Amino acid sequence: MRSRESQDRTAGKRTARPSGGGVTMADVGRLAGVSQVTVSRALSDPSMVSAETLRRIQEAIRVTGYVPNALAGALASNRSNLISALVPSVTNVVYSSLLHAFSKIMRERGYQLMVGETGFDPAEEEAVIATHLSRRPDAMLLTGIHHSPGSRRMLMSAAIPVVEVWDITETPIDCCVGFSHVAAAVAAANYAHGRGYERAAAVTAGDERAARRRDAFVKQFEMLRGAPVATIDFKGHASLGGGRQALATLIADHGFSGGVVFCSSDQFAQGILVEAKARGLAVPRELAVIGFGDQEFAPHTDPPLTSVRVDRDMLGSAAADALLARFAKIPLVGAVTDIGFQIMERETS
Amino acid sequence: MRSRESQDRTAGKRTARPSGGGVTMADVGRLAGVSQVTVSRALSDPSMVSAETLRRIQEAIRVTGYVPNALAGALASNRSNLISALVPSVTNVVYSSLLHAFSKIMRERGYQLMVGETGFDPAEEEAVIATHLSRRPDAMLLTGIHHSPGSRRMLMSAAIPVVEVWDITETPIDCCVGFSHVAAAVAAANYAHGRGYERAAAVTAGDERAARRRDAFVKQFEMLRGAPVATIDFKGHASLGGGRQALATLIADHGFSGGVVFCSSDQFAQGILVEAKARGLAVPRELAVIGFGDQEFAPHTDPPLTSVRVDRDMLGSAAADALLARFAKIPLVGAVTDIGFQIMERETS
DNA sequence: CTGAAAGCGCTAACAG
DNA sequence: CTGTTAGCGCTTTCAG
Repeated sequence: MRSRESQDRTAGKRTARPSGGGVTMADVGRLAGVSQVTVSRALSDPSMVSAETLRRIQEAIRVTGYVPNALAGALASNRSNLISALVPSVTNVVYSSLLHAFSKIMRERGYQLMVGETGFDPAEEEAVIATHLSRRPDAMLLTGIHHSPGSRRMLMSAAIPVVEVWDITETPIDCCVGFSHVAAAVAAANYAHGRGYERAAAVTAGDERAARRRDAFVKQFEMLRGAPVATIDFKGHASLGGGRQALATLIADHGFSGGVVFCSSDQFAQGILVEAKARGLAVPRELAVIGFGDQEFAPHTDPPLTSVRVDRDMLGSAAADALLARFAKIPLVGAVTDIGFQIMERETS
Repeated sequence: MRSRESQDRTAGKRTARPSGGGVTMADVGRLAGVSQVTVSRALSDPSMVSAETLRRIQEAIRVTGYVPNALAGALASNRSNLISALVPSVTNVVYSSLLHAFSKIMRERGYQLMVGETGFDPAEEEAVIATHLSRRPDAMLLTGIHHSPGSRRMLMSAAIPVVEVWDITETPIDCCVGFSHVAAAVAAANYAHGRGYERAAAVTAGDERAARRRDAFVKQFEMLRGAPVATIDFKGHASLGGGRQALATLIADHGFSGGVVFCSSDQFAQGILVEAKARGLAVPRELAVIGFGDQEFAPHTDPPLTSVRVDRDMLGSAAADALLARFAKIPLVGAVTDIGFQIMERETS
């Protein structure tokens, strides 16, 4: 007895014999008066069967409610049409919007996405990679360029295309698309210096890439101004509340005033704006703010937020293109794609 | 020739023969001096093999870098350990946080999530359901209770547990967990009335459930006050910019002043707060706001936002529990779980 | 506790 | 254009 047959609902809503769940290609073929392979051909390339046969097969599919078994297909063909995508967190719009752009292109090409969350933790990532590889994805998207030796080993021997996003390195596992976080932070520091701010602070979330930006910003600004940069670091993700709290701390504990705050995320920046307004601080005259990510709300805050923009749609589509090129065995011109960044100067700086 | 072998990287970084990608249970067994089935047993239930055999198998797995093929396992056992989850949009934190809570529990139980986006469109949903069902998920999570006849038919014949979330109905496909949107909107209207507001407006995003809340709010408030409720509807998703624009329109075109605005999302509410502050309107004295969703930032806006709270973590875990109960063949007490809602009264109303 | 045999539902060669 | 024959890498069942 097949276990499927015992998954009966308590209510008697279903027919006794599943009318669709257990239908195979052979069943469809029988009804259409052809062999099972012919059905397979009709589905994979209709031009391989005669018009009349095709019609009968389609009718049989309709009648039976046949749904192909992609598991069996993948096992037989050694192609799953599955892409695994690993991000730190799906609740962070910065990552989910990348996923959205990436999956759109992949879906159009017939690939489905399996998404996994790694929580910014290489060990967790390694565990997720292992379970995902067991589904035999045709390719994998990874966030960041830092992965455990175990992860790298598994990926190498899986021998599938891998794209690392959000960062660039000269030594990717396979290929990568992103931008230089150091360059972005240095540009922000140069910009802040150019605007004449003499003091600076950095508010940073618990994210390795954000920390690298903070370090680069601090180093560059201190080099330019000779003045120390105050830093506030959070363990978890960025939030509006965190931004408010950071500004309060900056003022109370660091005696911070009249400078620019470089945030690792627009969420923090927004919080700083709210707190500044609540305290009656004039932005940008008494307090300037630079966000990161240029999220949807950035142009609509009051005043509109200056932010470092990274084109997440482009990031997603470039990652998809890189993988597609691998599939097509197109010798990629370069394994590393730098999509750059842009400082969106608005009115908070 | 296996196609995998031709997926060679351009660079010669890999060994000629994949050291892990092509390793099978039989290979592991050979190295450990046991048969393939014994390896299978060691993996599925270690207590079924002797301690010494287990040790040798684990060593062989380590040496070969063996990664199980879940595709083959699923095909043979008719259990994929895959759960399909369909949401309107992953970039909306309201849905992604539900996914997060849901997947956490499912992962702990050994299930992986396949997520699909339906874009609030039943036809799109039907297409996604079809492709997802081809992967033979063990269960499916659907957003909302409105699905096309074709979707319902496929789901019925797939004969797998299905949980519909974010709404409740007396006639779910299988089971559902959510809350009554009508009840939530009526409660908001009653609350607004109770606070003495004589005028009201509703700002709504392009979401069927949001529209139902708007209708219920309008109906209830008009019944209570006899005054018409102004409505602003957006096609797409909620945003801060949309909220600002909505308030501007409300004031300019509807002569709205001195009332309460019921928003379909906290994003809108936040925008209204920003716009009100920019216009020097006192909140809540001159303008009151009620959000929906009680997102993370709601307690930290200025002033803190009153919002209708729905426990998304509970929603996710209740959905997981419902499915788990189905798997265990536990006759669910009730197929419909109402998790309710709560008006978080803060300072914008 | 271990092994041999028989599939799961499909695709990939080969034949005709 | 269509059919036949072999598997893909596992789990299940039945024997030891």
